[in-house]
Amino acid sequence: MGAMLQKTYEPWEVEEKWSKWWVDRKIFHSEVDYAKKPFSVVIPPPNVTGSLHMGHALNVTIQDIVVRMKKMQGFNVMWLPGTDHAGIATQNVVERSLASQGIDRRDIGRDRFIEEVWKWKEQYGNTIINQLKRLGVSCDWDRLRFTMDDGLSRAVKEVFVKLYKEGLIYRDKYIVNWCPRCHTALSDIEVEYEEEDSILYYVKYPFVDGSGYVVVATVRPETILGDVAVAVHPRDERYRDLIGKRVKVPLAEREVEIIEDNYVDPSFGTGALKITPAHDPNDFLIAERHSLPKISILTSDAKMSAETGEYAGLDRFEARKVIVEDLYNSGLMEKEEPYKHAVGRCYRCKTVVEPYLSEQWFVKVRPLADMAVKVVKDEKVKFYPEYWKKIYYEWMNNIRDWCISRQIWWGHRIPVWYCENCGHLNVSTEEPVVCEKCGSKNLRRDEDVLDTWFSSALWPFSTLGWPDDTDDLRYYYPTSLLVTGFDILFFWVARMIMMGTKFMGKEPFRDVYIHALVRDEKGKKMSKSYGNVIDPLDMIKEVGADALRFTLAYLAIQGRDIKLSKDRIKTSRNFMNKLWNAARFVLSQLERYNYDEGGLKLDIADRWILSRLQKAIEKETELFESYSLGEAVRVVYNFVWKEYCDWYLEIAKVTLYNSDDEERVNTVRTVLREILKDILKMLHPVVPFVTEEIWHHLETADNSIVNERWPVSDKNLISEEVEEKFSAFQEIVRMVRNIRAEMSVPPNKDVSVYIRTGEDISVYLPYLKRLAKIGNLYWGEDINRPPQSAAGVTSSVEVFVELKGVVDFEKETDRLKKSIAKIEKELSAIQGRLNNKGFLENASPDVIEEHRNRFEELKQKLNRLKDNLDAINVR
RNA sequence: GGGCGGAUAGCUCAGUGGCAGAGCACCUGCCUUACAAGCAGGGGGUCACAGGUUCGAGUCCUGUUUCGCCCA
Repeated sequence: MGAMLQKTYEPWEVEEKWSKWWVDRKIFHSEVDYAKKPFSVVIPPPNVTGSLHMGHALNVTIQDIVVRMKKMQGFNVMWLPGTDHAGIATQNVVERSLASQGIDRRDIGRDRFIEEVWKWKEQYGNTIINQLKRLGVSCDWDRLRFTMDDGLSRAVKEVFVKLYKEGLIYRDKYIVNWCPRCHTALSDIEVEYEEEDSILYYVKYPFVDGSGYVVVATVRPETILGDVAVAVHPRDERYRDLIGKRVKVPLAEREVEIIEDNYVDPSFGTGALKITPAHDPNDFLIAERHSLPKISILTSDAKMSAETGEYAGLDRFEARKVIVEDLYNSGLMEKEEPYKHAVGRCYRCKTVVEPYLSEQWFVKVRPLADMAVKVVKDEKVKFYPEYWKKIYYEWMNNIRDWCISRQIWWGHRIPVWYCENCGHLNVSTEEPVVCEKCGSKNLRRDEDVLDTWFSSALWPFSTLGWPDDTDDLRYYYPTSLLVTGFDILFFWVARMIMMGTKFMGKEPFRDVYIHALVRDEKGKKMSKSYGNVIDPLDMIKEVGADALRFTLAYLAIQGRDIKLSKDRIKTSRNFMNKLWNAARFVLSQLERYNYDEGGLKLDIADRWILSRLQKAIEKETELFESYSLGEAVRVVYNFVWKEYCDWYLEIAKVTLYNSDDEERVNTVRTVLREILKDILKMLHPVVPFVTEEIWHHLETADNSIVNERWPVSDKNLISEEVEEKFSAFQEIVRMVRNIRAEMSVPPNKDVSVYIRTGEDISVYLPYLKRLAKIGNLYWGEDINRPPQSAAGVTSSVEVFVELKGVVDFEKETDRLKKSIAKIEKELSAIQGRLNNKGFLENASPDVIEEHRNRFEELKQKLNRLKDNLDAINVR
């Protein structure tokens, strides 16, 4: 039995202890065991540069709840942790750290730089892992993986080579999203668009023949220098005659043609569109259709290129100003007007992204996407909530080829060697000695690395040993569940489904639980660069990891947004304290505990709480299994606080403090203890620390609650009859309390109460006395109403509270009238339904029966109240 | 422009056709030996609006308003 517990629960004293205890004992380690059913989960690997934010906290809390419950249910649970090498982000971090020492990565060269990154990873890469441990997550830490591990790198090469050999990877000069700061291509989904205030410039393009001009609207006048045509819609009446005419590109020594193309939106601007193929993806496609040249006017730094003559070297935004001025000066600017448009920014550094023409590697996604759609259509993969399926299809059906090359150093280098002699591409998992085509030794490896998501797409099987055929793969794959935020549904989930289906022949996971994003009060995603982050570690310091986890679980019901409020977290902390104190009470009672196996003598209250417990267990399990975590948590919260604490504990005191019946006393102690144990188990997946702590006070053996069995609802202990009787009792208690409060009876004063009832209520008389603070209690069928009293009716009894000398008849009249009005309102609604022929014909018999019962009940209540009101008025 | 989601108590939100809920906040009274991070009692609602389906709609359908998200 544990030592004395403190009055207030102090999480910091126990959380670190258990966190370390679990890890040291390898309590979450899993080994292949074909005799047991596996339940496997891979963690969405956080960036190795990262530190824990609310999004992670929510994500891993959800996983941990499910994983811990499954473990208690007897599954062989394996939760694989790890981190992601996060190419661009990590390179940025290390570059900055080198810069602070005055070192530029180009000075030290690629190999030295990579060494520096590894050094950095060794030093700081475990930050987030340690933070996860602090949160209490039950990962199998022996299986920690990193996307740049040797094994995972081998998987990446294998996949690249296979896809290339199948023609699903190709190299092409194409317009891509270019981040001029990170100096690399980005895939479409790595660009974040936001509406920004801008200016729409109306620029005159003079006809070469001097017969006037055509006006073109643009938000990017600096790209005029790269114009190769002006396009209009073929059915646009205003311009039909101009098609084929030649115009002079403003500020450039170039003449271009006016062409027609269906893409042009006649309602935008003037309906005439400048075509700049090297700097706009749509213009690029138009140029392809019309065989137009593509002129790059920007360098990779987003400075004006040599093509731009006098503007060369200017930054793109600087150039815009100068060019606008020059257009005014040369009379070619007609007007400007304010305009809102979507500006794309790099998701890593928020720099404005530039559509940029360059040589890149692509995955031909269509065939993979078709497979990935099929496994979802066939319900091999299920989304929770289900509506994400629609959004998934929508995206998969409009998917474009995936640009996988990145012009950075940190990452999986593309396994392609160019033969400098014959130009052949040697694509191989091992470095070739000679060109496989011409035998030359003059080989040059591709400089680019792969998109980080390329390696994380393989995560569910590369971490289990693929491409080798391992026991782990056979046993744990497909994994059981993936939990992730919807923001990376496309970055990651869709690509894992593609790659898993392609290379394993099976979907990578069965269930996908997609949770909300934790946002700030303005609905913005929490992110460091916005500075709107609420640090979960601060929260843990303030209220403990359990309270934070409880809050997140409680909120996990919501759709897409979670707005985190301090109030909610406080509520959770209070609940932890409530649980702690309930346990404190129970433990204090167990000190004199003399438990005799056979001698249980259950009374109505014991039977009631046992019945309620079974229902709570059943409900919670059901809700957890359908991933309705928030609702599940609410069920337990209400059971613990509103039923176990508010009612059962108070009732238990009557026996524990006053009874001489040793059998009864021991029965109550047993019930208190057994229910507390089940409560701890039911709460353990959500709040592992406090439950583990209390568990060790309850149990003498040094067993972790982690390894306990999940409670199973015992139908034999459920009794509707007991519950009904008990709720009648509760109603009487509430009635008396209500009268006491409204008639201003001092709380410490015993009152005399008369109960008129035909039923035998002796079983709970002692409880009634204590809970309603009753001195003398008289009951029976022929009880007379004492002259100086307040009356109340429940569905089964009439209650009179004697108020000698203090009864305020005016107050009492008001009170009764209020009750009468309330009941009359409800009664008329029910009567209306019962008088309705349609209702009687169509409603289910159960519902009609219910209404009839309710009607009778209310009618009786009403009559009694009216009688009591009359009794007052007569005097 | 297309798609999706939300609108319920002062606030944050639950509620899949049958008696409108929780937490916080508010009002009243209590330091009653598990817990003032608590206990007891109470007030507070045209479930955004308009139609429709139904015996019956917060819940299903249509439209409107409005907020948010995703995609172009």
